[in-house]
Amino acid sequence: MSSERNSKVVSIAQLRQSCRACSLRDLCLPLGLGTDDMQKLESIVHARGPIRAGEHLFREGDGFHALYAVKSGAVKTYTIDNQGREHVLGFHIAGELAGLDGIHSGRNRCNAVALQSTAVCAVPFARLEQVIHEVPGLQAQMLRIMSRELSASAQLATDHSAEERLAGFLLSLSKRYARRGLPANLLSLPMPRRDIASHLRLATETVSRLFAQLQESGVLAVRRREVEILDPEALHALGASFDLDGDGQRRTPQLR
Amino acid sequence: MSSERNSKVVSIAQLRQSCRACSLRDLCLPLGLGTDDMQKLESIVHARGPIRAGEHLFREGDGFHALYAVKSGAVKTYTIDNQGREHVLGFHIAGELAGLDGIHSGRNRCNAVALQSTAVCAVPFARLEQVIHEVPGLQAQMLRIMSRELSASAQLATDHSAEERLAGFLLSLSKRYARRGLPANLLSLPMPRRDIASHLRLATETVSRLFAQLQESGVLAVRRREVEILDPEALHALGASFDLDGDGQRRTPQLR
DNA sequence: TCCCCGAGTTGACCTGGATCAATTCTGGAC
DNA sequence: GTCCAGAATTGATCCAGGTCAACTCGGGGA
Repeated sequence: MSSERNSKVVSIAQLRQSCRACSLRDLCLPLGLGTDDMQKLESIVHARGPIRAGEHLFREGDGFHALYAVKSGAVKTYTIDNQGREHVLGFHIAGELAGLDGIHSGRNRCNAVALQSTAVCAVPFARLEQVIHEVPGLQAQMLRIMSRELSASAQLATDHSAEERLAGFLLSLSKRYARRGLPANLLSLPMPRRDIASHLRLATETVSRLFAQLQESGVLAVRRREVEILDPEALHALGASFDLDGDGQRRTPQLR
Repeated sequence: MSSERNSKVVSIAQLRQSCRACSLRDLCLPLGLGTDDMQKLESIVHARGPIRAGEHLFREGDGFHALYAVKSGAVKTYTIDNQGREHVLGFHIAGELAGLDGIHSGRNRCNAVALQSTAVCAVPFARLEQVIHEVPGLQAQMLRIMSRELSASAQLATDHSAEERLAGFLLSLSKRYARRGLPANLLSLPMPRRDIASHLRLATETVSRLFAQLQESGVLAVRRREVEILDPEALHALGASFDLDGDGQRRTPQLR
């Protein structure tokens, strides 16, 4: 955006001001902090300029040193299993944190790579722990964020059929886009079909067919990576995941 | 000690002594705390006597008030989707925490039920947050525990075939049994096949057949809920999950 | 402009695991 | 001990989604 492409090191002093000015301050760690507390956080955060698509933030097995808050763009995390297959664990869009799963072992448990030109804030964890200790609001926020991640992964795990999983995925993305102020029913997907498929444990062909079929039935309008949600209700009906209105009633079996 | 408040439940004072005497103190929250800090924690923890199999600790949608540390026995967590199907999210054996996913929303995101006669410590969350703030070691431990949960659920998500999932599940259980000092290769499963199946997104029949087949091939000895791991190596080879030796090389395509 | 290459789609077929259906275990109640 | 209900196993079929293959699309570079 407003960055100079020529300068390799973009005035650190300026970047450090970021938290207070950051449009994501209501999504990221500083949620609800006073200016004093925010200043403490700012003092340890390192903003990093554009990371090109395909560049890695960190790799599995690396020592764990920092969390990464996505400022713009998108990041995917993945592992390579012992048979060489890639498994996409998740996607992180602006306002979301990557690297939380490395805390307990002191090593990164997955790889993180930019899906498009991306800006992040690196938050050195050792220092973050100190600041957390001084700022109760930040402690609460960390616990909430991690808890939310747990819920999300549990939710993903409950979706069974391919259709449910894709529906759940789109709804999750939609909600997250909305949270950062983007239109909830016009998704611009930052990742290729292959990554969606891997994340949902499906074949790319299956994802493609599901998109076609959901378009056919008028639920979506799909043009490559632009996905418009025409009928959110129907999508909800497909994504069998819990959503707290919890009447537990049995609806019509399926509408395939 | 610090329990001058008289309560309706019997011998709270006694039960409150638990943390320091607890055989799980190296597994549960107090990991590595000094006696002073432990005392702070003890003062808010409520030990609860035997909970019978089938009794619930909490239910989805309930207000979230406490975390539950399992002292003995086992707990399963599950949700009911909008079509009335049960999805088992996980199992918690002695030394493990249940309820973490309720933090972010202030409501419990799942149901928790005892699988056998079980004892737990209830840790009121509001008070825990205060104590965490006073005890840095506890803060670090909480973050580590939640991070571990995230890793575990990511790992589960990467296993594809039915065989991989069951192998991964058994290895995970084995590791957790070992952590609390039980033999790592002689597992006494607290849950029925149906729950294993639901957790792994399989049919009970499939789980049953897999057990039979792994017994056939000499990897396991299965007698109902007693499972002996005869060949841990083979089990590891089946469970394709990451394990940090991570050379990332592409081996022969598949060995099926 | 054309060429190229990876992304995406579509079709034909096949298989792993679900589903349906008995049957056998097993432990608890009496 | 006997009875019974739920747990587990085993067998027979079916189908959702994987796999293999061919094709189209679209964007970037010379």
